[in-house]
Amino acid sequence: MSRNIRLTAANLLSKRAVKQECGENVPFLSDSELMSLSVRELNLHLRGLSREEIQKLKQRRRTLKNRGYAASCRVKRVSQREALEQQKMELQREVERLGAENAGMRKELEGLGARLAALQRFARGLEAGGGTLLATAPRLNTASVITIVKSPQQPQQQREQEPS
Amino acid sequence: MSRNIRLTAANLLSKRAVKQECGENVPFLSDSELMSLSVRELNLHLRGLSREEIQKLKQRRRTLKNRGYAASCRVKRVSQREALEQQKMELQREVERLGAENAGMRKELEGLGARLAALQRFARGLEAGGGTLLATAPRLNTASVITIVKSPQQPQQQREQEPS
DNA sequence: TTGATCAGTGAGCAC
DNA sequence: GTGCTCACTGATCAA
Repeated sequence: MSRNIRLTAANLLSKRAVKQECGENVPFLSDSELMSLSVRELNLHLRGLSREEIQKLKQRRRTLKNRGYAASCRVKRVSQREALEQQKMELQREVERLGAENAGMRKELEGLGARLAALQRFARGLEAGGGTLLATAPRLNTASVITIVKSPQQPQQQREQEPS
Repeated sequence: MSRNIRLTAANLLSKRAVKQECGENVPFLSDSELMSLSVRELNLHLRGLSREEIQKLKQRRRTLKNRGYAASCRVKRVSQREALEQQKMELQREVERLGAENAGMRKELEGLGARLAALQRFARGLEAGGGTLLATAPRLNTASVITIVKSPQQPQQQREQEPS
């Protein structure tokens, strides 16, 4: 009997009772029964009823089903919106992550460039002869250089890189 | 008079005419008039009507307004969803852009590292004396060396690091 | 026939 | 009162 009405305090107080329409007869089929029965099963319950009553019952069945369809339509709408918002948040996190990674690499690249330039100047100076070292690369601060040697157990890296 | 009904062929054929309810009297106020008038203006048109008629008119006004509210509610829902989808696509493009930038920098970093290692080996060899280059560092795989140069514009970092 | 969706409707909330 | 949103309804379309 009870319709799936709004779950508000007002509804719980049954201030709302739309189209109750049980004024005439006690329905020999409850709403849930009428809704879930198959057409064939329903016909078994329809024996000995006037065409008009049968039509009314079928219409009620249709209405009840429509009520359910509308409900699932609303649920679907909400869950689609939530999924969209979820995807959006994930993308935002991804952008943030990539941005940070990007900034780190940019810094690394910058430092590497500076070191490369310094080393290059240093090497050129040595190449030209030890005596001219101070003249060609006098401002190389050795304290600003850290070197790390990776442990050599990585034979898969075979790229042969030529010094410029 | 005409309600804003579905723009389908069926509607255009006026197969649908819900609650037309103009059976009794010609309304002296059209729907659009009744809807847009302010309360004060409306009251001017309400002179000499029975309470019942006034209540009916006010209810019709409310219903007409509700119709509009429902329509704008639907429009709002749709535009919000569209905005969400738009934002999602923009974020996807951003992720793609950052990813590409990232890959490029990674490649650049890799090349620069290899180049730096080779140069470093070269410089070390020269430092030790040109003739002994192959003898002093012959088995150093240049690809296994990463060098990091601290950028010199950070005076707050005071740790004194000794060159190896 | 069934399921989904649309526009319209009244209930009810919030301002 | 006004505006919005909810659940429900019938109409309508598609499968």
